[in-house]
Amino acid sequence: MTNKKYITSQSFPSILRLPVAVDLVVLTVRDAALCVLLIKRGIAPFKGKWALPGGFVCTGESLEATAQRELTEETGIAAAQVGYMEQLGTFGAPNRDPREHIIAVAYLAFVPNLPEPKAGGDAHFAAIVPISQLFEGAEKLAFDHDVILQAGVERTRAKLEYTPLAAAFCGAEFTINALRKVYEAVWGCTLDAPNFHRKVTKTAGFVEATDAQTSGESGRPAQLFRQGNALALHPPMLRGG
Amino acid sequence: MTNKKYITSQSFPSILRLPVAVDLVVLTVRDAALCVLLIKRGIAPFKGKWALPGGFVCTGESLEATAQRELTEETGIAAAQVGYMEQLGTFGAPNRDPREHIIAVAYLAFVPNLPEPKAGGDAHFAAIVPISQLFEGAEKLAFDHDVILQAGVERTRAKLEYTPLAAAFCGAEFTINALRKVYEAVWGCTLDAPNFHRKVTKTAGFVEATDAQTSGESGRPAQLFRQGNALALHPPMLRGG
DNA sequence: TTATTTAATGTCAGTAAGACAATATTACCC
DNA sequence: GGGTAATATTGTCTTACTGACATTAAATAA
Repeated sequence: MTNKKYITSQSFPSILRLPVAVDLVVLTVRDAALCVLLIKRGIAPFKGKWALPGGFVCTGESLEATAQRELTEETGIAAAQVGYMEQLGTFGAPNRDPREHIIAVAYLAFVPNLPEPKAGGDAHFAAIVPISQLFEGAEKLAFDHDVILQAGVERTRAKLEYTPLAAAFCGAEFTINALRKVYEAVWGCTLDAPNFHRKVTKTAGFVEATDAQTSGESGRPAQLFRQGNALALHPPMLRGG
Repeated sequence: MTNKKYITSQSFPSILRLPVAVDLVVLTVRDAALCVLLIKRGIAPFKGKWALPGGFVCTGESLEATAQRELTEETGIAAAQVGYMEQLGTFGAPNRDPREHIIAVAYLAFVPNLPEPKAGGDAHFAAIVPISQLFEGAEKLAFDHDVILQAGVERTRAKLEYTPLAAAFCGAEFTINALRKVYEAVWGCTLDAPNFHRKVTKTAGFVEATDAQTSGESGRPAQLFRQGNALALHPPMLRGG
């Protein structure tokens, strides 16, 4: 730690310095609907409004570390429960926060269906809300979080086209039908089950079969799969249009 | 400007504040090679090393405004000359700058073939360097700019698959062959000219024909096209594999 | 045993891509 | 002017993949 400095040790005295926040778009699929994890704000500004979980970068902390720390602190989700996380984008309009100019680095996370979230450290509530309910309702999220959420949803829709990441919404092992329901929830359409099965099982690296099956449910047992090792799908999954 | 504040007016006295820089990955195609615009640093740290152009966010300035300002200031490229620009990602490792923790928001720009850049305001030099030369050579760029550049190149390769943005490397009007040479330079492969022609002209919104042709060059004159209005290609352009 | 439910495989036509042949239209050279 | 070279564009054929939909398989429930 030879480079460790106090906050007051600044190499460019004249340069503008800004608070840097990390905000999280945590998505999951519940009851065949794409949902986002939101926090009800306990303090001004936007007190009582729904917002994305997030917090400020601390001294010596990387952006990924901040994202992981805030996820755990604010929503109780451990790192091991996260199916996938990537940086979504950075939002820096000078007036996006009424208090002062704050830079927000947004991260996008996919998690399997979660138990009801518990309230975080502050006295605020967490909830898992269907995306459709937010876009049709007139209620806006705090700050520019509507815009960030919209970007996260669009990124997610695109990611499912050319990566095998839909599996990140399922557990470690899943059926082809569970995977199809993820696609249907995220894309908001229905897909032909036989064609989907053929596509998924014949595309190299999309999924790999385990030697286990489902049991106890009605109907024929289904083969269980886990995510394959491909980074991209060749050819991609198509959603028409 | 009711919210205008002095730099010293801070709503969260205890929150860490960091300098926020915007760095630019400016790509162009020259002599059938994908190239990047670099600046030779005139000051420490990394004095004399090649680096991406960039600079710090100023008071009241959005990230896009910073990107555009730095592009003009450091490389002399006007906004009208830029074919396309988007945010690439944000890099925030605490030790990425030896002086102190600085957040870098990277932007990716595509520009048509440029005249030799002139030196910017500071006494530093700008140059347009083939990507291949950077990746095979042992010389590293300043800071984490190798990583940022790599991310920009990979984003660009992916963008050409599912958007019509290759045209942003050409001028307003271009031939199908000029467009194909962009793909070949970015992807580092050769593409079959007749098949490429069919694909580009039959995919809705990829290009639209003008009523002009080339003339004066050897061989049959080529039809001139401009970029179509599609945001995404359906189906996408494939690069095998 | 039979019906019901869900999973998985098979069929067939239409579409798009890769390989490559053939034709079109210009400039260049004698 | 006629032939040659260069580049652009269109056409052909095979193969791979998708979408629509029929069929079979394997479990539970009545």
